[in-house]
Amino acid sequence: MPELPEVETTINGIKPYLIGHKIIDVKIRKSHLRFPIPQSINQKLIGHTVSTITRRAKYILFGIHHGVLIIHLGMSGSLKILLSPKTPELHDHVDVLFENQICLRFRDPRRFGAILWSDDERALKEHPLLKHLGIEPLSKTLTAKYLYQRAMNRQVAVKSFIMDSKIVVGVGNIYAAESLFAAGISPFKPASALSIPEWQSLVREIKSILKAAIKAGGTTLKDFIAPSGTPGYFSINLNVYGKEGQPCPQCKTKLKSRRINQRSTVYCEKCQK
DNA sequence: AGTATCTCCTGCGTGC
DNA sequence: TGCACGCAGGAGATAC
Repeated sequence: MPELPEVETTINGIKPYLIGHKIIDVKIRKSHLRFPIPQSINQKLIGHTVSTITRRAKYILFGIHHGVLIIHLGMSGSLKILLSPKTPELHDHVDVLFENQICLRFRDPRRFGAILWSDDERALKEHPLLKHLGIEPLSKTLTAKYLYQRAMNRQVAVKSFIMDSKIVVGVGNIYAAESLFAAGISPFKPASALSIPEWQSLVREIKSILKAAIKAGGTTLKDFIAPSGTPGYFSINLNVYGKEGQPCPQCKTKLKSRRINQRSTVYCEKCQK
């Protein structure tokens, strides 16, 4: 389930193999993803060179001179570099072949991912999937003051609020739970009820946990050219996510789990107020 | 406008 | 061993 650190790690992992190289073929075995892969994608890509690979929220953006290839990994997607041809397995839906013999393989068992094309790099901000996105969590624009102001009159649980991509992008279920625990804030607290110091603490934790996960992901870069491996959060120590019923790492109280907006939410009722 | 619910999909764990 | 079932989740779409 790629979260922002996994996306960041993916970009760092594939970049060295692809930048400056020309695409010579695209093989689509299954185009039915979250959205259909556009029919025109072959003609848009073949014969052109990847000049940049960047990220906006969890969207991976391949700058291809006359447009942008947009890839979202959904929750089970991955991108892998193959240094030599290898028979595709079930769920290996797309291969992008490069002149240097390298293959970029898109795999996505649950097919919540997406592969799209935008004709104009300058218009990317206006792309329907990107134009309503909130601020980047690791940028200086994410501040306690920003969240405090946006949270005025918002009664939703703070966990839902920080997972709202119109407010701030890249905070998925795992990191939302972890950062709220680290900040000692109840996930159920209405967003508008948080004080400035509470937002300060939460912002600090979101940034530091995301950064730690990205740093940990850096140690798993080899996975991008290995047959298996999922980089990212497996490498960092999770305190509450997936640990329902286990003792709180701080006070040893049994961790509880409740659903907030269809998402399982693990928390410590003693440490998080 | 804000909020909650539905939806896509497959793999895995559980209980019978 | 096999089946039915529930759950997991990113985020757009839809319905209040």
